[in-house]
Amino acid sequence: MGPKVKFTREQIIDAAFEIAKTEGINAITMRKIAEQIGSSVAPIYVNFKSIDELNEALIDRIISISQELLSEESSGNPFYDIGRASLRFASEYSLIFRDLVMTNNSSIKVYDEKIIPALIEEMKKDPELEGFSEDELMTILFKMRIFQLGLSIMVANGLVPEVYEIQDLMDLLSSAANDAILSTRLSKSR
Amino acid sequence: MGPKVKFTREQIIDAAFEIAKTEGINAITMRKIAEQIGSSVAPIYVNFKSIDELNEALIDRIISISQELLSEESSGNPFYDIGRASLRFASEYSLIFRDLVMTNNSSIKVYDEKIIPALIEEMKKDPELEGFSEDELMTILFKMRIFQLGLSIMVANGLVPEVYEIQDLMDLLSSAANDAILSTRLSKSR
DNA sequence: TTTATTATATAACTTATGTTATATAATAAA
DNA sequence: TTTATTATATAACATAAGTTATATAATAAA
Repeated sequence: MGPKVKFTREQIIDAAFEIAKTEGINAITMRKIAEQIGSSVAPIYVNFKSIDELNEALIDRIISISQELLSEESSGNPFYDIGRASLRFASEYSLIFRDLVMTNNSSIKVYDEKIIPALIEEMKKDPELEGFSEDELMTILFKMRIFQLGLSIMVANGLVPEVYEIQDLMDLLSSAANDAILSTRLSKSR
Repeated sequence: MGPKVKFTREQIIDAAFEIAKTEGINAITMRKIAEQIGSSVAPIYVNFKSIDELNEALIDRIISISQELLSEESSGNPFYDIGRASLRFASEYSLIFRDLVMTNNSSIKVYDEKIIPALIEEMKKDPELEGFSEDELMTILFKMRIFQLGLSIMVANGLVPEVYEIQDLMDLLSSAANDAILSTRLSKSR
């Protein structure tokens, strides 16, 4: 029929992601994407009805990349894996991470809320966490999530001293988790 | 000489702050400010050379409001006061708080770095923190800052269950601080 | 080979926004 | 009262961005 396709949907999303990574999500424009892939804006409008639709596809891409990062972790401890994946994402894609935190993205919120019950179930299986009530586990998890979010943002904002390697950050995360567990246990025995 | 001034610099900054509070800093435009105060854009350009200059003035205003919030706290414990002021700011001006976290504002960073040595000095005076090395104090402070940032962002993003009052959040903050102190002390005695 | 299809390029249109030039009118000084 | 000054309003200009209409040219089918 017509001429060969030179610019695919994937290529376009790739370009959008690249711009988001280096300049932030808000810096994405149709013309910039076109320039990035060496085309005009026409192929973009063939693949996406509007920039909103393109942004949705970008969010999907971001989620899938973050899940890829998570799948690369396999310590067996879901908290450790999630924490490490989050820190890596915040470090490697700091602008995107900040944009997501800032926009308070609803897909992220939904994802968040879905994962919490699963994590509580994980915690119940953990021998180290034996003897805690559901409420206590919730509090421990909440504290860990708060600490992880704070640390990830510090990483994304370059507020962590340069001497800290990712392993140091993981140690810090573990340490905060242990702090919470230890003090909860102590308050029980008292 | 000319006619009476009807629109002052203060009024303009007020309007900009109001827009920032309700729609976010990025939603501020010259025309919107003008509409807010019931003028044309002319008075704004008499008071500010450009929108950049106006934004600087807005940042100053934001800093002064956050310091006002801090000055309203007077528990005597600087960590408590800072923590509470930060949570109140995140709750009352959530959009602005998020914008500041996202933009990774340099004035904020400078302010942050200036306050840390002062806090360490405070910590040295605290009887509860007696016997810790400077490094240990730094680690405890770092953990507290991480937790406080994470919690503030959760508040700003509406991720904290509605049942939590500000006092509950303060308890959580204290609890996290105590977790860090307690476990540092235990690791010493071991 | 001719023709219909369609991917792409180009340029224009639209809207939003920062900025500026000019006009108007209120006020104080002469 | 007249005049110079200047705060304000208005409208235009410039630029950036999303979007769309039209032209071009590459490809497959007839």
